[in-house]
Amino acid sequence: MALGKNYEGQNCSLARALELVGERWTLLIVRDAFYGVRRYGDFLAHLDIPRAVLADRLATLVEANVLQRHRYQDSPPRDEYLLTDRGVELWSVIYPLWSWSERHFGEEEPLRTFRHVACGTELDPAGRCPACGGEVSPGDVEAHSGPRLPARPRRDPVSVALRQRPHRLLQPLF
Amino acid sequence: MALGKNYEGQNCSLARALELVGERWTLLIVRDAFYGVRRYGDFLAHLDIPRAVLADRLATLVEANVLQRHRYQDSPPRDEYLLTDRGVELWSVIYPLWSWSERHFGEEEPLRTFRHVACGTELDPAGRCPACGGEVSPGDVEAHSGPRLPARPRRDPVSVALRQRPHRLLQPLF
DNA sequence: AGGGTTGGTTCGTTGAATGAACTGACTAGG
DNA sequence: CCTAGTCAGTTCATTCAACGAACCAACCCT
Repeated sequence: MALGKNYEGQNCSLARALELVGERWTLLIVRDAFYGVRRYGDFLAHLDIPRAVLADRLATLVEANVLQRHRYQDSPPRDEYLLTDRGVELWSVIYPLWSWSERHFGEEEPLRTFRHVACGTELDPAGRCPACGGEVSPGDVEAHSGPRLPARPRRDPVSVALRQRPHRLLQPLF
Repeated sequence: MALGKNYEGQNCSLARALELVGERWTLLIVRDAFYGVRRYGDFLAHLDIPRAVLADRLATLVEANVLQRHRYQDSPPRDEYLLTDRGVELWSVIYPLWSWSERHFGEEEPLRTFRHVACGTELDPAGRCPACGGEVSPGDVEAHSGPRLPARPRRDPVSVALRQRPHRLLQPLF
């Protein structure tokens, strides 16, 4: 399972985008960043991704200014990976893709819902709030677990935290 | 360059979606289907994709009911690949990704614009029409070439046709 | 000094993408 | 009828990325 990088000569912004976020694992890393995952070890445990691939993707995303690396303690030196504005704007891609998959391949009951934090209403397929009638920025979205439970629930700390309580996107998970 | 297929155990619709449309080349094939590309040979010439990979992706997309295979002549037998409703709904993923890339990595002048066919207004980043104020289905979108021209323009028939005149999405290119 | 945690890097193996060659069904032209 | 050409693939050897286990380095705590 590999996803290549170059779609040169396509003269197309979509191809350019896919060279960056179309690589295997990349969009799941960004999804986790929306969930508030920030540390290498947490991405690793939540994604079951090979360590070398994770390091490579994080470096690529930082270089593309989708993530920024931020030193949050000095001793021992520890960095966290945060979404930049450019990264946050990927919500308009990630949510519709999630929603498309949920509509077409999901069970009747979803494993997760995304709700407008101001009113608790589930987002529509375009990511807007049907009650308030407008766009909802990801910072105003809360991820709720259930109603359905996964057949084989994951036991890594990220999955556990997300199952335990609703979580506002972009806020740190721990 | 390879993109793997399985993200098992993720308990996430996004991962499920990426197993299908996250494979290398797949989203570019779907993009071409929106442009009205329908035949194996045209996908091949427009994408510079290895023949075996194209055949594999088309079969996968047909099996997932994103594309449908339609016999359009009997002698010699020829099939075309058309977007299903499920495939058409991917517009809500493809356009925002194109738009994100255009905003963040594009030049001042784009190579292409997408306009609401009813009023000629360029779509906003969410894919809505700022003039009419509502959602625009891909069948009501026209792809316009320019204002900028590509540095090294492609000469395959699909690229030429798309440069020559505005083209309504989902309509056959030839 | 020893053991644990975190965040990587290294490297041999596996598997997918690549691209050139080949195939088979059919048509068109001479 | 024979030959050339088109279209839509399949086959196969090579290349390259993903995988995953092992290793490493910095730092902490006791």
